[in-house]
Amino acid sequence: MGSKILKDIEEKWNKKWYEEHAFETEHDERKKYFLNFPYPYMNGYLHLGHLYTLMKLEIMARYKKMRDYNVLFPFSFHCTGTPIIAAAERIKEGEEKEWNIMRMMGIPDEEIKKFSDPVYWTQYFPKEAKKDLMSLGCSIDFRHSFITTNLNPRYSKFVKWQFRKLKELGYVTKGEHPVVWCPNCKSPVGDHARLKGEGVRPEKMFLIKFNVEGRVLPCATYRPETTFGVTNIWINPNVEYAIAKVDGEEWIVSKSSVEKLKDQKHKVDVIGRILGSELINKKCSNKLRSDVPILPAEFVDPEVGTGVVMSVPAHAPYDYIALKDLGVDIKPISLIKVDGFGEFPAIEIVERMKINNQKDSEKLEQATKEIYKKEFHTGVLKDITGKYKEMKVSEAKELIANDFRNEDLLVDFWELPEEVICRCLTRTHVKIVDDQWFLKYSDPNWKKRAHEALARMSLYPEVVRKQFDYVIDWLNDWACTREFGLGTPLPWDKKWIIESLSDSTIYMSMYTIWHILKNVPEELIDDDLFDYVFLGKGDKKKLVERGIDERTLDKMRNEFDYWYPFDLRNSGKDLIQNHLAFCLFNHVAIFPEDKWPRAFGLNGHIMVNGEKMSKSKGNFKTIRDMVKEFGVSPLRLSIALSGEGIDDANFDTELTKSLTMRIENLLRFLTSKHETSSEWKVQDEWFEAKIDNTVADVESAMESMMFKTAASKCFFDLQNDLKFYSKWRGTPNDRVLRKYIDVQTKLLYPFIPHVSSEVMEKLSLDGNWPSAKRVEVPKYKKYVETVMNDLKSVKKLAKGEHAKIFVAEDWKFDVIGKDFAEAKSIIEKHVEKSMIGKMLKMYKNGSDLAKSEQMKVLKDSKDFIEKETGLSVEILDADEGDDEKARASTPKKPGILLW
RNA sequence: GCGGGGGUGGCCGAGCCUGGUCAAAGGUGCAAGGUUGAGGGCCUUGUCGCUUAGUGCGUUCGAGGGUUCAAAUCCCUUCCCCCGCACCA
Repeated sequence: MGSKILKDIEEKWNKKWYEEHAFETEHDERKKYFLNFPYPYMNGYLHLGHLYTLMKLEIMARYKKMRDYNVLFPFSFHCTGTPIIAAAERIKEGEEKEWNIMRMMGIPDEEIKKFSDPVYWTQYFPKEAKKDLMSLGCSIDFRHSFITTNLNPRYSKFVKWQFRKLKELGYVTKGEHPVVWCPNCKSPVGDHARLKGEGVRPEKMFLIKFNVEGRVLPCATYRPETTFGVTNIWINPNVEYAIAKVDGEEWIVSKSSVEKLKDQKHKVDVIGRILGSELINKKCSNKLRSDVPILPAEFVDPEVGTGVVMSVPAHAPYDYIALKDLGVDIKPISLIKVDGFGEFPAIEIVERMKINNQKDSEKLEQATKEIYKKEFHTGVLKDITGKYKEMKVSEAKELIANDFRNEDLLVDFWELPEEVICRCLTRTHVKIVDDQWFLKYSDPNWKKRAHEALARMSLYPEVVRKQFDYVIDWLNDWACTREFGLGTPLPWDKKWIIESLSDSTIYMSMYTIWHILKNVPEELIDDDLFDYVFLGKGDKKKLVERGIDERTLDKMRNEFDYWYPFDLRNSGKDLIQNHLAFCLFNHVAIFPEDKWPRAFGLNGHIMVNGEKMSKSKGNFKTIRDMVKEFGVSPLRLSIALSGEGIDDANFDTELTKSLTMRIENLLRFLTSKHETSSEWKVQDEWFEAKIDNTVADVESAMESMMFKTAASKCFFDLQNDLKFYSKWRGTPNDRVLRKYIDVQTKLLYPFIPHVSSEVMEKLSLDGNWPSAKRVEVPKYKKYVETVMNDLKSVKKLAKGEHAKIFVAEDWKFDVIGKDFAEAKSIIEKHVEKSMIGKMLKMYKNGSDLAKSEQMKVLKDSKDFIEKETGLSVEILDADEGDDEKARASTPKKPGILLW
């Protein structure tokens, strides 16, 4: 839909801008402003979420341009990582769900087939995204666009350069890392490749060893400290267990845990099997507990942990209730003191929640969670724990685990808290990948520098700073390589692909030179070139000798030096704890301080009519659909009005629709001829001040990225002011009207540049931001409104066609500003005793306008008042009138007589 | 649990830092009137309650308490909601 008038204008200007290369720029004498967007992932069309974040930058770019900055706004497309490759795979397999996603995007089946090749995604979607961006008239210099992955060797070389640098600095190290692993596919299983268990992560457990007849029973637990309170061991009597040589010892474990142990760096050989029932009633022991009976329990799941569980009835509701069901008389052993509970918290909660038996698993889960939480965070260990007594559970846990590990009592074990099923229908488990590469974000020195960088940055909004500092401290080593996915191979260990957040941390520097680099022969691009261009290091002569044109080299170096660092990077708030934090870390590692980022902008998520946008709700909106539905200008303006700051924004479709007409009307007003007057009245004084203030308000809002405030002030408020002014003034003053048109057009330019450009062209306005002047707005409007309201309410209650308005007597104005006693004595001279109280109130209220101003305002507004109220009006000085209503006048409000 | 952000009139949302000009901007919704062939749009008015030939009163900004001449705004307590807690874009 949208509007034809606006559409024509939008198309006209889009065409003009891109044909004339209006947004292509290189360094010059002006101050520069370089802003960028975290490149969007190219597994679909750009959508409302992108648009919201994007508009922050687009508005800023347009604004800075008006303020005579040299503005660089590049845009690229992200293709590394697993989602594209996984989706391509699913298309290839003909998976219904994936095909439907593509169909919903409006892609015909013939075309969808082509998406079984991941490379096709990297060609198709960037191209389409660019179309969308251009339809919106974004002021992007597309000469700086690239796609990521090794399909783009120049980019890949850059990433390799970056990683070699990081390695030299000692920031890339090798280590272990748990992953969700499919034993059938023999690969890690990301969320996208799961039938069940999306979002489930490996959790660290512990195996506590007990000995039975020369064999080890490893009990899986999250709480090693509870070993002190073990009363028995649970074994499922109906399950066949494996006897296996594990790292030289004979262990009894469930069969499924054999594979887990193998994948978690243990040497495991199965040498026999044993029924659970054969173990029942035997006794086992370890250093801490002896003569511990093995008891049967059907709740023990052989798929979880090792299928061997230790029982701590004092603190584990399951264990207590199982013992109770079994009817065995075993005394629980208490080891944790916790507020609000007595000696045996598990027993208390079971009774309190009225849990009758093991089958009440829902309540048992809940009880277990509550007890665990409470004991972990507020519990204190009792004397029975020996040297750990009086310690908090939360502090002692790791310490105990370490000690137990050293005493050969405990072995680490990773487990999935819920079942995760691979797409191939296989149940997965945790594997320890042991030659994984990490970025050492845990390095204290590195963290310190990241904090320093943050401290000198601007953040929009400022409230995210605390969170950022917290994130920098919280970040741990990041597994930066993958075995699977699109991306750049790790230069020194080619079996690994660099993970897709790790290859995207300093690429904004590439923007500054991409338009040049893309024409440099690929074979000439190497680390030396990047060292020279980005760091000014190395020998330029050698590079030139090798065949790179010297001018090209200088140009790249100059462009980078001019544009970098970036002045603003804006993103959704979800990138704080990963991408943006990484960006900071990597910048401080590689670049000198004067190239560290200047500002981050963060925005919330955007909702549609108060609901989260989602494909399943059917309110998923792509940019192209929205452009079609609402038109470019209403869409742009509505997005700007939808929100600011870190809170979630709301895109209101009703508002957007109503904007179409409002923009059209405004356009018509701005470009039509108006009858004007050269006379200067109070109305003109008021409106001019109002315009000046609006410019000042909007400007300060723009500077701090408060675009909703800015848009609402310059679109709604300023037009409302004009509306009132027109009614009030009748024929507008020539100069003031021209000023309004000029300001209105320009302030709206960042939001609806097509419309503004059209007006500017028609009226030959310059394209500069108006100068802001903060002035005091005279209170004329408020005064007139007061008088009008009074007239109207009086008219409602009394009949009459004529009104006399009495501006208060001189002495009433005299009272204002005097001290209390003096005021009182003046009043006493003029009124009866009974009225003194009332008059003193008037003294307290004061007045915004002097008497002469009031007279002038009323005289200049006479036509307006008569028209609005339908009364014929006389304006009088109360000093010259003798009506009782003249006496009722105050400096705040004149007296009114209707007749 | 830790960290961050919030709770304002039918809804969205400004105000809170720097207390008074706040019954609280603006938008949207709703209602009435005008314009219009109808609808839409646009324009006007109303939209906490009471009262009234006007400038008045009461109750309201999650809840409770406090500071103050004065609190949506400051302090304390409490309840509730949202987001993040990673190896993933």
